[in-house]
Amino acid sequence: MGLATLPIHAYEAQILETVAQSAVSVLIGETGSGKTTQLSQMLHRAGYTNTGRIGVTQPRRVAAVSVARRVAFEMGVRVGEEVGYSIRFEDRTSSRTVIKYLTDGCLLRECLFDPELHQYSVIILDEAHERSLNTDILFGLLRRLLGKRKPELKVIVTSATLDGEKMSDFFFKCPIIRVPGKLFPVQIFYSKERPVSYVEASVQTAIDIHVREPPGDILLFMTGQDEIEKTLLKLEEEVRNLDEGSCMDAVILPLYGSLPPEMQARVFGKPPDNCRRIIVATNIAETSLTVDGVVYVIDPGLVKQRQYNPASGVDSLAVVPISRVQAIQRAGRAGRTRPGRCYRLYPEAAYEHELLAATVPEIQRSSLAGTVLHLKSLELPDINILEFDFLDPPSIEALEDALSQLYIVDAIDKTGSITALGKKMAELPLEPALARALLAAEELGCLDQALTIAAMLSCENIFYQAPRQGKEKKRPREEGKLPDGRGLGDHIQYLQIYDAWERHDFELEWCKENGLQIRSMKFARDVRRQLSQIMRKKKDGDPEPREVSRSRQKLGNARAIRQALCKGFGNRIAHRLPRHNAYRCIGHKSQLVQIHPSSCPLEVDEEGLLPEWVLYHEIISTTHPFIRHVCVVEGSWVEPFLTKIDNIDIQSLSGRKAVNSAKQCEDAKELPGEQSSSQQVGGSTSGAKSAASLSAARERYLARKQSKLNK
DNA sequence: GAGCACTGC
Repeated sequence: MGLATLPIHAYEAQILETVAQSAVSVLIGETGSGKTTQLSQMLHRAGYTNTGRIGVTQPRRVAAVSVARRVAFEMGVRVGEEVGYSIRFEDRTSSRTVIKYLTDGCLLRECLFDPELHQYSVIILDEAHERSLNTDILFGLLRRLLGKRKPELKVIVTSATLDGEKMSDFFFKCPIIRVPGKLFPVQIFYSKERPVSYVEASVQTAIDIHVREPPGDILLFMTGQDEIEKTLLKLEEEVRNLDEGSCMDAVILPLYGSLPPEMQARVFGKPPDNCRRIIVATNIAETSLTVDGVVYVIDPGLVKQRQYNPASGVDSLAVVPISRVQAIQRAGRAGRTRPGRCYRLYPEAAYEHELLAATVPEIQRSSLAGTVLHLKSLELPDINILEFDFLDPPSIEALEDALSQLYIVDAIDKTGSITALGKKMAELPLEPALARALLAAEELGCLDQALTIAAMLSCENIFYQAPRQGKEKKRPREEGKLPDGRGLGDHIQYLQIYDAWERHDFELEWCKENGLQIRSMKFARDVRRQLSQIMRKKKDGDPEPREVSRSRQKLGNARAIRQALCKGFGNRIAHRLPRHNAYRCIGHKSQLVQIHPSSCPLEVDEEGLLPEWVLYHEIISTTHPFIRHVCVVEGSWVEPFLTKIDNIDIQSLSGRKAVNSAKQCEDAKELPGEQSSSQQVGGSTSGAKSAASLSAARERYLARKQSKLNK
């Protein structure tokens, strides 16, 4: 294990000198430079751990764990002693720990309880070029900390790409250190034009390589599970049609996030001799997972990407062109072990002129309700959320949308200040709507059930999506075995499923038999345990890691829990069209939607019509706009929100009416029906005045709906 | 007869 062979060692003196002289430094180190494992050790040797810890953030849990293990090994210590890591559900650090690897989300959470990050003398934001939402927030927080409060703190930002200028400019034009990487050259080939079908073109390219080129595995990027399965079938057919003995054997392997771990593992095992592997993967192979042995990369230049539209509240999941940074990253996957080749299925001109230089950072593609609540809960003086220092600022619309969301769930008051409820919500590792529902459930006496639902909604893909068989359109599905949600929707079904699993002693085999993703169910259990502990600690300050007891009450029509959910999702309500099984959303710009096909069956009346009112977890636009994860609610529960939504004053929420805000506060106190942090959960709004305004709001809503229907 | 990239607290 030649440590001396890492490129970064030649730069040790330069790095230490720069760090000594500047509070912030940007280190650009391409793949294989050794920055992730060596930088922390260099600073430790130079004495930076005498005054505090060195914290190194990673965007992914596995990276934090594996890098900590590696560094502990190199330093000859055990993990959890001088070198440790901290990720959600697992803190492997001790009082002796001086080098701590942690996920960026974990550091952000530490900020909640210690905004000045007292334990650290150095913070290294690693892989900052990935621009994860959490890293971007940390950028802004650390910039404040350095500028105003903690000049002795050293911050180092590392990036694998050459956009270091931008980061340096952001951090007061700090010095940039460049360290070369250790990748082998990758020859790039472009197509003359974009193919009509990139699946077809990819298959042809893979077969060409397989027949003509020397040994080496092929990595092919596709956009999703369906597409991967289609590609696998075509590749298998083409390989079968090759003349026997004309070339070596081929094994074709899929790789995507929801693939069960034992299937993913096939990609990391040793391939049979004299056999070429063709790996068809999503973006997961771009950064998260590294496949050894890849020499050829086929890049159709596309990715499936989520984007949130703050004007409509709709998330879209669309296939879009990758950025040049992504194209370079994908090509680099061919040069890890020896010189490689990358086949881009688009023209060079498209690469130069059509692709964005860098991927739109996550912070500009996400709902910011959780982020804004987090920042508000830090209660930094002189902070105005609309003027927070972002490396790439989100749009005003996105920030205003976040403020509106927070106001509707009572996390901030009408002047934009965080409420007592909002502070409690910020401490829960949940999106604000779910945090609000959990707190409402506590008041309504159904916390136990809400914990389960929140935990189940925290993981994607509860159900295992088996690959389609042959040309079958429909996926094989376990029918009739699982509870059905009693016609009340997905939330209730999740609750029933989790309870059933618990009754089967959390057996993993039971999950398998019922077509549930073991990974997701385990995750839900961990989340539930964590949420339960936080709620208990809040209630009686009991830090013991005990779970809230599981009461065995009858579920019935689950009225209380559905009401509690409604408290968090009051602006994610859909109303059924008259005599049609389609819905119109209220809250955001009203929008026609259908219930997502993955939803469990809802109760229908004698005419086959679905329930009039449902709440939904999200609107996701794929082929159509769908509402996903729905729960039957009652019109009377929804009414208070209609008023509140109607009365939103965004100028006031965003603090732009600061001059008048004192007067408005007084007004607010006089209105009995006005929602504020002091309003009781589950309590009814009282007073003739508010009742009148409620029905007025409902009329306005109905009128609006009518006028839209008439168009 | 539909449909869901990848992370993280």
